[in-house]
Amino acid sequence: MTEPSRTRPGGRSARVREAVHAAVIELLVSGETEAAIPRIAERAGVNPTSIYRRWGTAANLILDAAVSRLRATTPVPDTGSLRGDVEAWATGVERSLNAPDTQVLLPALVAAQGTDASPAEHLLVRLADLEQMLTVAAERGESTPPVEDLLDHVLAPLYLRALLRIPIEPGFGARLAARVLRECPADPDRGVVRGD
Amino acid sequence: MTEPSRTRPGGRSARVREAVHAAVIELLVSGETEAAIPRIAERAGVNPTSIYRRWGTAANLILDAAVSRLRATTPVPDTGSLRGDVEAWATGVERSLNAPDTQVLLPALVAAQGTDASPAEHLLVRLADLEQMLTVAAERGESTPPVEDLLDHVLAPLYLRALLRIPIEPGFGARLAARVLRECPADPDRGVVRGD
DNA sequence: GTGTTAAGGCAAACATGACTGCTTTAGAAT
DNA sequence: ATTCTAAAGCAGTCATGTTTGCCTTAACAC
Repeated sequence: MTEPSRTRPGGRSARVREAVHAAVIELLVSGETEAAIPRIAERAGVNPTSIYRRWGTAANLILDAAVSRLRATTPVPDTGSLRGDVEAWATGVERSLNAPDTQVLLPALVAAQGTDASPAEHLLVRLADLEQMLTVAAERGESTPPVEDLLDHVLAPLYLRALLRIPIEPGFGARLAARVLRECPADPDRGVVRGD
Repeated sequence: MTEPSRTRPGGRSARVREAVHAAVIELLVSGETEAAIPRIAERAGVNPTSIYRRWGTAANLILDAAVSRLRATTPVPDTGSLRGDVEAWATGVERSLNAPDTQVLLPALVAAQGTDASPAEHLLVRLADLEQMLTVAAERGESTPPVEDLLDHVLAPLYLRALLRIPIEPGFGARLAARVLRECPADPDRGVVRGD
């Protein structure tokens, strides 16, 4: 029985995966827009065939690398107050957008998405985390803005700048956070007072 | 004298340019993420060499095509009132983001930007137009939000959705416009009362 | 340890993209 | 009409990415 585990995630496999991810990112950061597979392989100390067999195309690889790297950044904070959480989160996003890795991965992610209308996996994960943060605040009795507001009025301005390579001045994230909090309390779409 | 015009924009040259632009866009729309130059050339009924000599790389070509196509969409409206202008503009942007061309060109534009931190040319043009719109409103005596607000709280949410392939529900643009207008009047950064 | 077998490496074949020198075409100026 | 020449076309060369069959390595199970 016990279906003898068809896959082998441990050891070498994981090592190669890591090395390749690192190599792609390094290449992208160093301005290699094309990011040809043979180059990546060389840099990772891996045979090109391995990459072709595992990821198939460069787009797939980049997508995988980007998602898995971006997932690691900016965990959702828990400061005890909604204001604190949102500001800390926004500041965290801002900081991460100043890292060269992110600056190059975000556009790459956008570019690598096929025409297939798949709302970026990466974003969905973030949204779920934010939901969680707001829910906790609501349970504390605070009235919170809808997640969409955080998406539209905090994340969007920050991401747009990152994607279009417009520099982000320090404190911009915090300002956006404050603004969202300032205007939403009048519209408690969740929290104790809820009504619709 | 008269420096016998070193360039020849008329006739054939322009025709080729148009054909090539159209071909790239068609290919991108049809899901050809790679958009290899020979393919484009074939589709445009043009010799690959012509493309190599004129644009050099696919990235350059895509950038050129995207900018020149995007420039043509969404002219700045003039309805007589700030509210009308902003809403019309936002609605226009929303509509343009629903066109397949734009949906594919915007990501392509982001992707094609080199690592060189050049704030998208395309965006700069738009910003100038918006400035103009606001200035006219201000001269009418209306108090207007700063351009950045339009960028951050109307354009950014719309663009983010387009870039990440999240569907935009009808009326979203108008709602964003209304929201920006609702909250800004308290902060007349220009308009009749303005100084500096 | 031993056996099994994903996953990686290797090398040769294959396909396709990129570049170069030269010729031809067709705007623009006279 | 004639001339001049930027820009396009063509063909051949070169370089590089992609694929494939076969062999080797090293996780995992026992």
